[in-house]
Amino acid sequence: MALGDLERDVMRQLWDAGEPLTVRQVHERLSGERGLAYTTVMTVLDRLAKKGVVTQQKADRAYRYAPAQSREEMTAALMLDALGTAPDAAARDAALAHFVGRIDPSALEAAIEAAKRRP
Amino acid sequence: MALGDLERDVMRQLWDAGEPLTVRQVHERLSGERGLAYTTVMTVLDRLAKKGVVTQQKADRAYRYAPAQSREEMTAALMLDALGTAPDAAARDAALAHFVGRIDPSALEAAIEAAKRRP
DNA sequence: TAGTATCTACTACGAGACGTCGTAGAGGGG
DNA sequence: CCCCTCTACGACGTCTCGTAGTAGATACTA
Repeated sequence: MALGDLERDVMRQLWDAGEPLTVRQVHERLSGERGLAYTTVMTVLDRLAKKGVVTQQKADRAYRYAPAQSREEMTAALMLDALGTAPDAAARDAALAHFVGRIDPSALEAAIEAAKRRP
Repeated sequence: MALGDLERDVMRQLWDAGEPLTVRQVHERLSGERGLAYTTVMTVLDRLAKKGVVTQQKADRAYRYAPAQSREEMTAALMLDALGTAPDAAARDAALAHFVGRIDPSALEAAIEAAKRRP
């Protein structure tokens, strides 16, 4: 599920916050960077919830929104989606080879180590 | 540059053909799977050319269309785009770790070997 | 209790991408 | 001279996304 620019900004606030946020809180944090109407932020959060990208829990009067997945999970899922556009296993293998050839080898090494430690 | 469904089908024909194709040839190959107007295929090829995803060379009367990149290159670029949506290096590292944890380890090994042989 | 602030729900609108196609016009072949 | 084939260009409906307003419910407050 690809996100738009504003949707990504909103998700960034939720991920950085580390706890569920209300519309108002997201709106305040975004107001530093861009001037948006309160309802704009609400609409975006609502759409993200309908997409299943965030969850909403009613707390007191206002909803609190939290990411449904961690940033790493979502980014990794996007990468898998991209890989999945290849039509068959052979094409995916070839694409994967190209991909690993294009990223920093030490970053890849570190990622493999991290993945091994954390399975 | 993400592609739509029809755009992807058209690209598949071009990649599978291995040589530049005319609109008519792409149209014929797609007609087996889906009934499309000739001009629909033409429009799609034109849009792909405007995006820079395919190149057009005038040969004789008709244009011949060829992919600007190999399928592996394009898929790998999409994956890099997805990785690039992470806001900083730390997030990218974490996402990469998640990604490598989610793909078949032997496929990853093979990809690393292939990338090493073909730098 | 009446007014004000806060929240959600619903609707809207413009831009851009995409699938889909039609028509107009140019140029070669019979 | 007519027809076939190609390209150029425009068009339309749908969907997504950024952006926001209004209406209605609920709660706080003077």
